[in-house]
Amino acid sequence: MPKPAEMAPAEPMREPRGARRKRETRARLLEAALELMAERGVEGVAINEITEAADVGFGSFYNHFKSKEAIYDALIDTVFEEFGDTLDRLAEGIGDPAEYISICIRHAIRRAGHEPVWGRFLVRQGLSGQMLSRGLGPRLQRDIRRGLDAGRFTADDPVLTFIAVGGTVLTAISAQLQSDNAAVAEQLGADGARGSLDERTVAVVMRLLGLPAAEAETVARCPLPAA
Amino acid sequence: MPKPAEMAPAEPMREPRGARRKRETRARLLEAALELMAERGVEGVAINEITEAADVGFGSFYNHFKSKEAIYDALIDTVFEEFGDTLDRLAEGIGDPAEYISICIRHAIRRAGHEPVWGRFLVRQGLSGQMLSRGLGPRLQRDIRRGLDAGRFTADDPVLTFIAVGGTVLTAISAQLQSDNAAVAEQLGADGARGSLDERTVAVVMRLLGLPAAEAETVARCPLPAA
DNA sequence: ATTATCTATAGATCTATAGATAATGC
DNA sequence: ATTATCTATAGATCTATAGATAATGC
Repeated sequence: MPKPAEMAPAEPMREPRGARRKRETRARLLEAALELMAERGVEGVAINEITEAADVGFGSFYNHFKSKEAIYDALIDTVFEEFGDTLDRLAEGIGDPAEYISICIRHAIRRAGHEPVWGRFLVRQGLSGQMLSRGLGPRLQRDIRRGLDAGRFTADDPVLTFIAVGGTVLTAISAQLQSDNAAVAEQLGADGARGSLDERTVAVVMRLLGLPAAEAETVARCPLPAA
Repeated sequence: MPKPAEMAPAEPMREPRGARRKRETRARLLEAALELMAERGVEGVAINEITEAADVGFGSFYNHFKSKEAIYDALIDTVFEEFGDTLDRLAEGIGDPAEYISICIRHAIRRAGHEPVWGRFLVRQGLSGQMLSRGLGPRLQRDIRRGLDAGRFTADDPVLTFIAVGGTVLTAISAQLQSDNAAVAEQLGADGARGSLDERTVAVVMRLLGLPAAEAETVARCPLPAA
């Protein structure tokens, strides 16, 4: 028989079983919705498809979300909050604003490569026209302003520069997601394969931010902290 | 009584009345679909909404298009073909590749400002991930390569440069379309209103293409042929 | 007893087609 | 007679809810 201390590690039964069950059902619904909505958009997905993919009774959906739009909103919040936290952890100690942005952008592009569902959702949201105000846009804008204030970047039109950087990154991810199309893959691989897509994207971005070509290349290849 | 010559100008009854009637119904369906799909996407629009907006009997839809996707495809073809022709007419005689691209991009941004429905459709299509292969993407890519070949642009990664230019233009249009949002309008207008959005966008694009800052500004403000 | 799930279903919406009506063109 | 339109509708699909079932926690 184990000692009481072993049976109750810290706060043994903090979360009642019912609550955990509910949380897990909710998580399954969110994950299924993420996959379906990333692929087909909010309008193209039916609620019963979500519940079936999540292996959850149809009516249970309404225990957790009021409507299809409600689960989409919840998705936006959780997906971007989680990624923002990841970036904070990865790039916390980086002093150079250019390296900081390089790490954030490259991490996003790589993750989109490994997790196409995530990438598709990011692109769909970012390009839906809310980029300036919601999601990762404000974060990117903040990082660009930091570099401008520090004199590391030069740009006489910060807002347009932000739009250009954001549009470049999202379009690069969008192209990467289409690599299963042979013609797209060939285009991306052409021109002498001058590095991975994330590095090539950051090199162009750094040019936008006013860095000299040689320095842009260096920053695009700075060490990438592991996740 | 008019002379026979006046009654029959060139080829008087070339198109039978029935054919014209059919063509007009088809045009009304296309226009209604453009408006609705630009706003809500293909998935978000029902066929009966299209026929009602076009003031056409529901069943008539199937005289012209097999399905919702079929009318969307027809829309893509007509919309981009028409705009491509417009650009050909406008910029035909321009020798400088930089001026040529400046005119094309500025015209697209201005048109999106005047005709938000058109702009929304352009953005939706361009960002759907087909930009590289369909629509106006190949055209833009051709124009960038021309400038590189002529030595007018410098870029050591033509494909990524194309992605960056395309993404920048589409994102700028997307932002412009959101100007009814006060926060967005304020952001776009901030930083001392250094020109119209189309000029500011081209200035950033020219920087991407490797032009020195002063020359980028000049090209961004080159005379714009009237439509 | 409470809570979360499930099944079943009413009502709304949407698609695609069939058959009737009106206009054209011989 | 032909052609394009319209109206009407069957069948499929989807949403939201109501009531039953199963599991938890006192």
